[in-house]
Amino acid sequence: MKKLSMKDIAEYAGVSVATVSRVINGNGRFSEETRQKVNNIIEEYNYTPSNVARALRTQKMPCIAIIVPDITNEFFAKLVMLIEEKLMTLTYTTMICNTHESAAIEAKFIPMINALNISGLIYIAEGEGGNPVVRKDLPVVYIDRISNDVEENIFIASDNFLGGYLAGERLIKAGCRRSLFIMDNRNISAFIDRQKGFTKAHADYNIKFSEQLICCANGVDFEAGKQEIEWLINSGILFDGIFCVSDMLAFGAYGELTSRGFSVPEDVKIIGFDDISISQYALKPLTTIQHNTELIAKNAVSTILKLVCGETVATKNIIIPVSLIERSTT
Amino acid sequence: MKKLSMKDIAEYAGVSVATVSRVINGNGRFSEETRQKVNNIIEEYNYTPSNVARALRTQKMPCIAIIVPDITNEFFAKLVMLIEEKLMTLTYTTMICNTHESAAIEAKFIPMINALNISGLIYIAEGEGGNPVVRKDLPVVYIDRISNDVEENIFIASDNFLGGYLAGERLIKAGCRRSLFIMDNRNISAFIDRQKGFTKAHADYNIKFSEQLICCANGVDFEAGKQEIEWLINSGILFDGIFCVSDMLAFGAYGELTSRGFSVPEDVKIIGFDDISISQYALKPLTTIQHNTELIAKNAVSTILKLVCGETVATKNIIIPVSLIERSTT
DNA sequence: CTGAAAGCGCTAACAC
DNA sequence: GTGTTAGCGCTTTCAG
Repeated sequence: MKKLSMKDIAEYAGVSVATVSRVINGNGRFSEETRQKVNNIIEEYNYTPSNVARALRTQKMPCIAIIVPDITNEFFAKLVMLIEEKLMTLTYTTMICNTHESAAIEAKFIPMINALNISGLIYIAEGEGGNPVVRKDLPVVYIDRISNDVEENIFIASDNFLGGYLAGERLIKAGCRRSLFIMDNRNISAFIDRQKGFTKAHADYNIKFSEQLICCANGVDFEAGKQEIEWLINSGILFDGIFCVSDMLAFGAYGELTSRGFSVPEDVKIIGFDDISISQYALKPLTTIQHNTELIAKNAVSTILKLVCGETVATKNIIIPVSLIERSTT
Repeated sequence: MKKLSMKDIAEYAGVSVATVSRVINGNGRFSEETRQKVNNIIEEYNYTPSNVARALRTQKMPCIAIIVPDITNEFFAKLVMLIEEKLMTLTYTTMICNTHESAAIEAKFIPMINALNISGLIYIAEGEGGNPVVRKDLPVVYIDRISNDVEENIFIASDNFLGGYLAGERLIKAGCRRSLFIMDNRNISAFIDRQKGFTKAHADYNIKFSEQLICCANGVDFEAGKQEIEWLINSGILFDGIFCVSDMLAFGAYGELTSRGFSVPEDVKIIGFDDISISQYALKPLTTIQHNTELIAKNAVSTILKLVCGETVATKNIIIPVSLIERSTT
């Protein structure tokens, strides 16, 4: 059963390929009668026009690539899923490029994206060292993170400053006077904004928040959180609150703390970031900052599509509100 | 900066497009001198041949689609990531199709796969109601789950029977005499095999394992585990061991159990399945069955590639061993 | 060993 | 309102 081409459809319908093309794409003129006839044949033979041929002709593949550092991270997984869903309803396919947080792998995707004539790129970048060069004419929307050397780019992200502020405020209101801010040693824009918000909250409430309360863990996963707390306690630092840039980091901190006999939230209060599903389900449900993933995805899709169609977008920066989810660790 | 075509390269190198094509694909004959000349130009201009044009000509896109029920599930995410990685080193792109566990969405992907002239499909199917019809000539490899109505298909999965057996054996040796098997109400082949293994272990050790110990929760997530245990306890069933078909299910069961005053593993022992990362990191690390995800991915990729190249594969069924990871819940 | 040329399936002028 | 036709960038006979 060979796949039919437009030529076959044209023949069966007794019209020319051009007419079939017009009917399918709904441009040009044709009579209602022709439309019916062609559509019937298309339906009868279950014909799908070849996107490959179409892409060759128009120099545009109906496909958006999305570069993501780690699909295993639930926040990214959800984001990607939502984006893909939306694109699908618009008959775009999505090519998910998982960089494994490696710039080398990231670089490998670029020629692939070029070779495929992909229409657009949604980019969740690493903070480090700028992003690889892509074709100048390829529409790109940055999500969640951006490298600081680019000002001209389109960027959509959660309101990380607000997230930091909310966390700081909550901790302060709960009585914390010496709260740690734990991130990692990458220069990720999102983390820096959270820190600024956190600091601002302390300033607004007249609570001292010194440099030494800002900690760089060796990553943002469970292990990193554990180790960091171990190190901090050993080095004798005192604290009664912790704000982590990821939920897993917070869980690691919590684990180490409890195993050393501290109670949460009595002795120290903890707030995470992302609101991944275990945060809700853990034995000790975690207070955290929740992204509006749906809104981020929605904006990412509508923006990239505008760019693909050659429209200009008015606002280069879209900031999506976040919310504090209060649970048992504060 | 327009993208160059092979014609441009040919012109710069002072040869014909045919020759450039031959050099790039390494077939046909050409002199060493020509090869050098062409390759130099290609390098100089950083040229990448268009996969779209190539696909149109050869009727084969260097792209494998992978249908997955839920990318948010860590086990699937890892599997997909590994598969994508491997395919990339072989210059295949991967199109990830997330069905959201919905047959309707699954069906939508098929025309897309057709329209794109995708070379092959890796399929993590839903158990229910068979799988949608794809082009008869499209190579397909089923992973992890398969619908029971198909015997002829290529199938790669963990040794679920063994997993069930190991779990049963461990529980029995730990002293459990009335262990629950908790799955959900879908007819997923993987779950059924686990049940068979679990049953066999009981038979081998002469422990009675009756039908009523087989429970169908309302899903395989945390919430489902919680509810199921609630329901079971309310209905007065006695048990001292639990084997769940997913780790999240096990965590749900554990949560409900402890909140009702039971101790784990003293009063009841629990084993999960999948070994997702929180199983290791939870306050109460979970005993579970670990897939060899790497091996599954490796086999999936090598098999689909063989099929794509028109080779026949000898063994239609590849079963990958699993192992019991003993932690704190047994 | 290399070039000329046909054509993959489609779109978009351009004719009528 | 519809048909004819020229490519999009590549692979692959077929000549030479």
